[in-house]
Amino acid sequence: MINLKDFGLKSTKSRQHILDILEKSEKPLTAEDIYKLVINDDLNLSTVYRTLTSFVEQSILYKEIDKDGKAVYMIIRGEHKHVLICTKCGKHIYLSKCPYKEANEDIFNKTGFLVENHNIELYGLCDKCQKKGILEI
Amino acid sequence: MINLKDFGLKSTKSRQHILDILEKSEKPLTAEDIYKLVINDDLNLSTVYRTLTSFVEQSILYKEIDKDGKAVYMIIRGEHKHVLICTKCGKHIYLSKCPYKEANEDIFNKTGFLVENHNIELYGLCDKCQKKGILEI
DNA sequence: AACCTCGTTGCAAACAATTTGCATTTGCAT
DNA sequence: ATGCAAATGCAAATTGTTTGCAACGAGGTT
Repeated sequence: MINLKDFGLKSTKSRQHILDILEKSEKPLTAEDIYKLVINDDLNLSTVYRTLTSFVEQSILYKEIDKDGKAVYMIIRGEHKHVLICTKCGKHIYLSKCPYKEANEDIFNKTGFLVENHNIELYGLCDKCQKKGILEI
Repeated sequence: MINLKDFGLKSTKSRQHILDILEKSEKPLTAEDIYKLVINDDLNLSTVYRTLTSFVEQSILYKEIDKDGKAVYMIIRGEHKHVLICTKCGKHIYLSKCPYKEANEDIFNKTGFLVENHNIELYGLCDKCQKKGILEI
């Protein structure tokens, strides 16, 4: 179960509904697909797009382009190995690629030590919380 | 040098120009790219799209969708091993995938004979020429 | 609980890439 | 040269997606 607050996003009925649909779907869905699946609480198609965009920004979803040029979205499953955690708002920023790949290769070249596996959590301030800090001065 | 007539397409200045650009380009191009590269004889953007579509239908070009959802086109280089040739209009239909892959595996399983390589030309009637035949009765 | 603020939403309009209808032109087989 | 089907230009339609703006609502503060 994903908690939207962990990602710095307000929890609204629309977002929960969209998230729910994506969690239950085993295949990638288009914005239109999701829009059609949300029947009871009627929400706007642009809301679907905006929600999907922010979910992708928070690495809750993958976005891909299908053969017809349409965007499809799917939940990112499995554990993340590289996480940036904001110490102010608690937002989690998951990295899809290891930012230390080259550094690790460098370590190997210089020391002979081979980094075989790692889990990294970096604590700091996200972009928004950095800005808030400045304004509060 | 590709001869458009071999593909059942009329040879026009616009098409030759577009084909020329694609043959000279080593990277995939969008319709817009091509449109901008054709400066002297000004042709319409919709003509570019229609030309690209028929080139893809005739397997002269590959079409792919890039990360932004835009279509890019590139010349298919290298020899084709599977060709359908219309005995009426001479149109060549190149197949990108071998339609006999499974049949060949079946041959191996049943006879032990391994089909290692093949070039296949199939002669027949293309869809349009089939329709023409019916109308002429 | 009432209030405030900022993020979120609906709506309509804007956009970008691509397609289509139709009248006109052109290639090319006869 | 002539005729017909295919190809083109133009403008308008379509499709998928984004955006501006006013109204709304979640969640922290009093």
